Amino acid sequence: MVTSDPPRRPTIYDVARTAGVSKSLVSLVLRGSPSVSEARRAAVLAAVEELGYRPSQAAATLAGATTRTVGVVIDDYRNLWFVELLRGLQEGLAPHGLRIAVADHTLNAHVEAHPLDGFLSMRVDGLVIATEPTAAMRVPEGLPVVVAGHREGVVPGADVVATDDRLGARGATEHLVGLGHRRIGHLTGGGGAARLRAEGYAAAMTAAGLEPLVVAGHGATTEEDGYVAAVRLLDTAPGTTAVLAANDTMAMGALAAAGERGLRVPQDLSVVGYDDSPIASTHLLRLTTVDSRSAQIGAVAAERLMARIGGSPGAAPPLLLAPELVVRGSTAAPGAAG
Amino acid sequence: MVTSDPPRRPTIYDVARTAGVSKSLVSLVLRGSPSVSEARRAAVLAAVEELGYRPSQAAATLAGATTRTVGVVIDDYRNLWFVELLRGLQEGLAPHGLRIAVADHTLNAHVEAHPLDGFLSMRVDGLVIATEPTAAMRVPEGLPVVVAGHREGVVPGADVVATDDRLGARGATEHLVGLGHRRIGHLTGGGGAARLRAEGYAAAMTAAGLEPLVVAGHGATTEEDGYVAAVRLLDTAPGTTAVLAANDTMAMGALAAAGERGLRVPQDLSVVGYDDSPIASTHLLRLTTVDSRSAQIGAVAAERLMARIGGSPGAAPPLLLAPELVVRGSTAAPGAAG
DNA sequence: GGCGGGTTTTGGAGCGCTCCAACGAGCGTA
DNA sequence: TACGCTCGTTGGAGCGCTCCAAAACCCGCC
Repeated sequence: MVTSDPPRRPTIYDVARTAGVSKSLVSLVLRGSPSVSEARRAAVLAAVEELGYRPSQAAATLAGATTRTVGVVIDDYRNLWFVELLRGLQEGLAPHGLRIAVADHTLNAHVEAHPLDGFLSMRVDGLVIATEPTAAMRVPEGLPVVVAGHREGVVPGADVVATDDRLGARGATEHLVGLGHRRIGHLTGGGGAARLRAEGYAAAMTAAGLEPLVVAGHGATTEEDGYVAAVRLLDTAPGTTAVLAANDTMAMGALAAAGERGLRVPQDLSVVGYDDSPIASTHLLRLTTVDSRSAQIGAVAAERLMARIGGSPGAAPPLLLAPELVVRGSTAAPGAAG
Repeated sequence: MVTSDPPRRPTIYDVARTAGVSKSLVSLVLRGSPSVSEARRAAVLAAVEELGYRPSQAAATLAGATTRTVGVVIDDYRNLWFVELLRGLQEGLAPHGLRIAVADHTLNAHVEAHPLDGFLSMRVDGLVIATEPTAAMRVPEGLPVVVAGHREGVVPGADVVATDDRLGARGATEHLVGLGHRRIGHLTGGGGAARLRAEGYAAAMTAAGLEPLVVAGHGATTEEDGYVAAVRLLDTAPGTTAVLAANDTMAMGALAAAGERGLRVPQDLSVVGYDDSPIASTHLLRLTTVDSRSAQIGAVAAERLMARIGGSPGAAPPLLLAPELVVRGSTAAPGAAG
């Protein structure tokens, strides 16, 4: 006689019983072992279906050597550059059966000391740090780690895959110089990437015999910072005909500042962003920008991760991809006809 | 004699040994039990620090009844409305010691059948579905589930927390009518939310004795769709003085289309978005929009989740929050002086 | 019909933790 | 001095799985 049964979740034993096989065989089927007869496999799958069985990730992790998961630490969900990174990563990792877990730095800050802690507790097989690494990031040796998109702030033993920000900013600046601009300002923000971009800008300016002019907003790299920095630049250096922003979001702010002052883009003011984030290609911005090749960084990061997980002992030398200028509608020769 | 030791991760036993206590006591300390003497607590914490011990989430999950984690399923990382939702959720959940795991629908689609599967395998304590629910979403009964931001597509037994899209669109339309606009177009897209917004728009138009005019882009709700729809609208109905878009992203496209046609916003064309996403408040857009109160949806979702986790048997009735119009710079009376 | 070799299937031993019942120590009270 | 309580602490059992060595099975061939 069956009384009200407690709604316990089915385990691998339940599946084994209803399929008439051993729990080990069920495990084999679930993990796609080739050495299982077709008949048994079908029986197990049917039992799984019938019971609505879901394997317990926790038990699998505890018993097995690996979690088949890599953790990705990002800065802030609003910084869209990570989306392409994730895509590249995902495409490189999925064929190997690895999944991705994403943790946001700012959001999780309240719960745990660091999203890293969460991932380490989770026993991820690898880690991608898509944040500016800080000194506090001590990870156990032997854990494959790739720092993606940032060159600065060393995580010991980690691979580094990034684009050459200095080169990218230099190229963008040269693009403006090539168009005939002489008074080119740069809107900078906080962080190592912004600093490298500022250096690239300064180098290109100096090489062209021009005077660099770097302005910051409130110290970050938001749209507001871009706006404030652009306002300062346009007010203090009215002859400016072109602006290079530290990223696309700041460029958006610069566009707003230009619009307010009645400056048409690109006729009166050329604006260049950085990152080629999704907003850059909108009809509204048509932003000339620098493709930081996030998807490819993700792909290479995936490769590095796989190599390390596969047993490769140490980190490969840092890889700096060459960024690529994407010319859209926000740049033109100075004084170009409307 | 110690030979090269295998770099095994320290376990709770290692901590217990170096602290000179039992593993149970270590567990107690780790979980913040009040009934532990200060001396032992300090000793354990010191041992944890010394060994660099990280508790195994897997073991804790397997042994304990709960994971202290709720899963959030989102659509696409590019849809920024979820950021505020996450924040509200996080603030409501963190005090209870619950953490959040986020999975993206489109990204994970390659690895597993559905991010839900991942969460179910993970044995989350609750689930927030911030996606349009589909019929395929069958979750085990007893698992607290909240559908956030969408009213349509039922998940059996789930709580529903959303804003009233119909009401919001209606209010936005009335705002435009109140400003004196008569020819107001609506840019719609795919999905239930868009349909409800279109209904609200149509209702307001009809109530005001005006003729609704609904245009779609390519069927989705991207910037491109907004652009295409706006182009169609402006070309087929040249007298249009105001546009309500199904969301902020589409509004961005509309802004671009207006700009291309030499229409100034808001003097020649008023544009209203929907969602009050981060882009709406930028200097560049200054978009009048409808605050869909994502953070509060998150907060309420957190409450519902806590109630269900706390043992409340069934779902509460669906809650429809009243959205709020956020008036910024993209709307004005028709023909207003520049 | 029995044997060797390969393939398929199985039970047992843990993984690292939480939960629980029980234990010891200290202390107030009879 | 003995007793009962409480507080702090402990060992054992078990969560659901994977891994491993060994058992069972199958086949062809002598």
